[in-house]
Amino acid sequence: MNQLALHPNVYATGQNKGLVNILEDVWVRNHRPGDGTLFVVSGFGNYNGGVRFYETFKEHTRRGGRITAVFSGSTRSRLTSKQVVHEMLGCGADVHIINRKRLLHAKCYGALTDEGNSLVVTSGNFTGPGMSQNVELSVLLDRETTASMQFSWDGMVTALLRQNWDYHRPSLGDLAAPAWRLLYDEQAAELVLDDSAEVTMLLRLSHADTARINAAPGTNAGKGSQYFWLSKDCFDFFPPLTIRNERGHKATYSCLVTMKYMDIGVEDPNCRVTFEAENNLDFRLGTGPLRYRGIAAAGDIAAITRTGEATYELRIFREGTRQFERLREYTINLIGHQGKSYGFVNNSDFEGLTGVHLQRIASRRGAPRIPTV
DNA sequence: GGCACTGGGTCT
DNA sequence: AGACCCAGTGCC
Repeated sequence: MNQLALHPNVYATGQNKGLVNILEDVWVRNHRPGDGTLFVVSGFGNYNGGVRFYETFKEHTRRGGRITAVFSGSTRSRLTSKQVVHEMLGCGADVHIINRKRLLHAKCYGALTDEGNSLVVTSGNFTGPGMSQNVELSVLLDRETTASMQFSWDGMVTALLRQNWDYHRPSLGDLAAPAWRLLYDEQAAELVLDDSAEVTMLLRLSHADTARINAAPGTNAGKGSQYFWLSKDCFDFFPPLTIRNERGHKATYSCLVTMKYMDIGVEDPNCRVTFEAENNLDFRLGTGPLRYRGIAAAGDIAAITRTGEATYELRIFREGTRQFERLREYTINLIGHQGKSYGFVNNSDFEGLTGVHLQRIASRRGAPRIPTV
């Protein structure tokens, strides 16, 4: 069925409230791994844009399916990252990079199987922001519709690649090839956070988030990892989740950040953010230093402030305090089934609402910014 | 000891 | 089946 969504969570004609959900329709729910070809066309691309689907893609090509991806590249602008292209190639995709003074700015995704062409036309890039917190509009056209309008993926991609443009085909076999110079390193040390990404996540905690925080040492309630469970709509709040698990058989994608626990004066340079790609799709923030501290209970707000590309400050605001009441109205996204909610506020507003003083990272004038498209 | 893993649960 | 919720085990 055709459907349209203005996301995240603004308006939708169908069940799917976001672009990732719509793509799950096309690539997971209504697709058998190995069937036909999956398509990704996007002007911009970064690692977290695809992290939900890398396992899906691998299974698809392992069973004989194909994947065609087309991204924009440039030596001057940060359009598509080396990390996402590397991962897509590892998934078995054919990746085409278009280097053009006026960039390919189209975004569409879909699948071609014996049953027809599914097409998602969207403003959302294949990036964390495009898939998460940017306001984007997406339309899914089903196989009947694409047939009636005589759309075919083969026709469009053939026409796209037939243009007299500067095309490159990066490969894992030659990482020094010119194609890779059209891609940027999203983990480069000199990249600094864009102003618009200097935001604070406000998360109302639930029982599972705080059980270990309130456990008595030595009891069963304190066993296991201390996490905050996050919404998957928050991929763009964290650095690229490029670290793969080493033991275990279920794929996870994680990254390490520096977390400053302002309430207890602890700084953890190895705070792990994990996407459990093959275990319930959990998205978890490891907060081990809070164990046994008793400083947060269900209902309280955890404020997680991004002060740099991989540096955060965490503060707990207890329910009932004046600061809590001011912050609560920002936790507008209702998730889960235990009353959890979350939201974002920009860092200056957060300082005004709470009176806290953030330890800002001095951002160098003219330093290259992390794209937020 | 702590946390990467595991594998369920529950509601929608 | 998705998306948070939950309670550990056992490896490092």
